[in-house]
Amino acid sequence: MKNYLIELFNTAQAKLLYLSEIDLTFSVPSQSNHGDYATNAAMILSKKLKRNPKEIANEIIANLDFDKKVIEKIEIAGPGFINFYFTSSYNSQIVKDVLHEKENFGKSKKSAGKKAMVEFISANPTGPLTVGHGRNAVVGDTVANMLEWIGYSVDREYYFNNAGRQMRVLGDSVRMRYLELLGQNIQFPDDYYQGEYIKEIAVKLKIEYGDKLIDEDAEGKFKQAAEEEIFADIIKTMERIKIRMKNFYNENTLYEKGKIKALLDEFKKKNLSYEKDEAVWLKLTELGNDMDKVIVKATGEPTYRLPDIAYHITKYDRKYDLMIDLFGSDHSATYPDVLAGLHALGYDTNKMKVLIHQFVTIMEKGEVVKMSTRKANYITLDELVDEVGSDVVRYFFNMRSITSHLNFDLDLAKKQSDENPVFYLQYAHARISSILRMTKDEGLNSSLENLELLITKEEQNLLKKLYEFPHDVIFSAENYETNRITSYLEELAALFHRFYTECRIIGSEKKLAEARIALCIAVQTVIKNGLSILGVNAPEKM
RNA sequence: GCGCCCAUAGCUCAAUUGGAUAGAGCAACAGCCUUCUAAGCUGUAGGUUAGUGGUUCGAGUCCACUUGGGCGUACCA
Repeated sequence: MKNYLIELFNTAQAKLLYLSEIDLTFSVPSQSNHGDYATNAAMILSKKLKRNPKEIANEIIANLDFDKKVIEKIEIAGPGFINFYFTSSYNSQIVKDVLHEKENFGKSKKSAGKKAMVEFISANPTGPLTVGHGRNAVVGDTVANMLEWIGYSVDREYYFNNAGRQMRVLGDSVRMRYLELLGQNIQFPDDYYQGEYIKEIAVKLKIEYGDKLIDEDAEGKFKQAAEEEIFADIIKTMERIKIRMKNFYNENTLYEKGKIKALLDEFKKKNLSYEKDEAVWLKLTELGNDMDKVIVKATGEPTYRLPDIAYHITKYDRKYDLMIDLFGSDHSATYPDVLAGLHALGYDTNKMKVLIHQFVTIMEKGEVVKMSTRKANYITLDELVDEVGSDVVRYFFNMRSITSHLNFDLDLAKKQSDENPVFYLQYAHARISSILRMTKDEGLNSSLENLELLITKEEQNLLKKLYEFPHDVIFSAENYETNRITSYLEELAALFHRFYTECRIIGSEKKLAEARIALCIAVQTVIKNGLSILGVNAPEKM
């Protein structure tokens, strides 16, 4: 439908040159009596041309060479909207496209040939993934999926650091728990990692080595074991929610390959850094930011900014057309420095897109649980998956805009799980499977021969919704908005359930019944495709 | 103090990026199963879009200020 309008207007541009001067948009009006699609082109042009919008609208319509079999009528309404009404027989043809393209319906080649990288999670191996990481993980993976759907070749990458103070403390935390197990009286510091998992790692070490590690350094076996155990757990958790990285990038590599030193020299050479109080500062003020920041401490150790910039340079070296960073709002202060640094070195920062998601607040028994990895006061992503399952977790994190806080009421999520919208969608999918089983027993088959018989309001609404899917996927992907997909699917499922209530298959005249079966398959296909973008299962039975 | 994000129905959130009469789901109330899955459908009720001004054909959306919240504001990441 939309594609037809776009072509129609492209043709008309030859006669009405002003049409090429504006961004044409076609939208589905919120009210059905305003047509199937509408455009505000005449109103936008009215400002430019200083003419009456209705007059312009009339002129546009007069120059649209449309097929009566496709468009039933065109009206001018309100302040100058042009409303298009499509014929029901044209609408029904979408079923052919869906059944023909199957699992590919909704994919496009819009960004074919382009390479994208989505960097997400990127948690250092100091503890299990929490619910907060869960939002990052799910949204990052889904954004990657959406980009693949519009043609990008996408690499998922996890950036981590297993050096530095954090990891030393982690190793020492394990060491102390180990010594405790050997019967020593230990004062475990408050600012050490308090979690149970530390004790578990210590237990494993004791089983394996007995008391042989009693004089071992914190940064030796203890740190190494902790990192390995924790990373293995993180990967296991990721797999439970269907996330697989292409690459894990260790910050250490940057040092080993001399990239940190090279970058430092580059900044110095370009006169972008200076020394003060025995530290090296980046001239961020000159680059438009609020204040200069330290990139190498007086101790000689770089701050995170330097490796972060060096890391992003490796992304540019790897020739990505689009680089996405996703992190929580607690890291929102870091990226302007990184972008400014890259920009100053001549990198095209338009190729980078930084997505910031707001916090996940966990409510339990009506109270907010304050989360801290250090204090082990958190709910792990694993526990969440145990409670509600991967599908609910993925759907829940995808269903809200990343700009809004996500209020996760654990008690509600547990007991309410069969009222969750994800079940509404899965139910629609399973219901169609059931219909297909039943109708097959009745000797009815899907047929594309008489689709024009699909004329009831319920059928037509469903058909029009199917047309929107590919456009919604593009829109969602280009705006990195996973919640558009969930709303689309909820609307589609609602239209299907209404159709189900009003339109019977078994008992209808054969031609109509078989056209309806085709429609059901089309709806089921789109639900399945949409759920697969979200990483949610589409069950045959429930 | 300064910067970023946010404030929409009792609760959790949408609103095609400036469009026509602001929509869903929970929760509440009233209905619908001898017929393809009632995890469903139909209806009722619920709003000064935090507030005040401004920009224009048109504002929940953009701008300014005010109020209230979250996150930052390190020689931690």
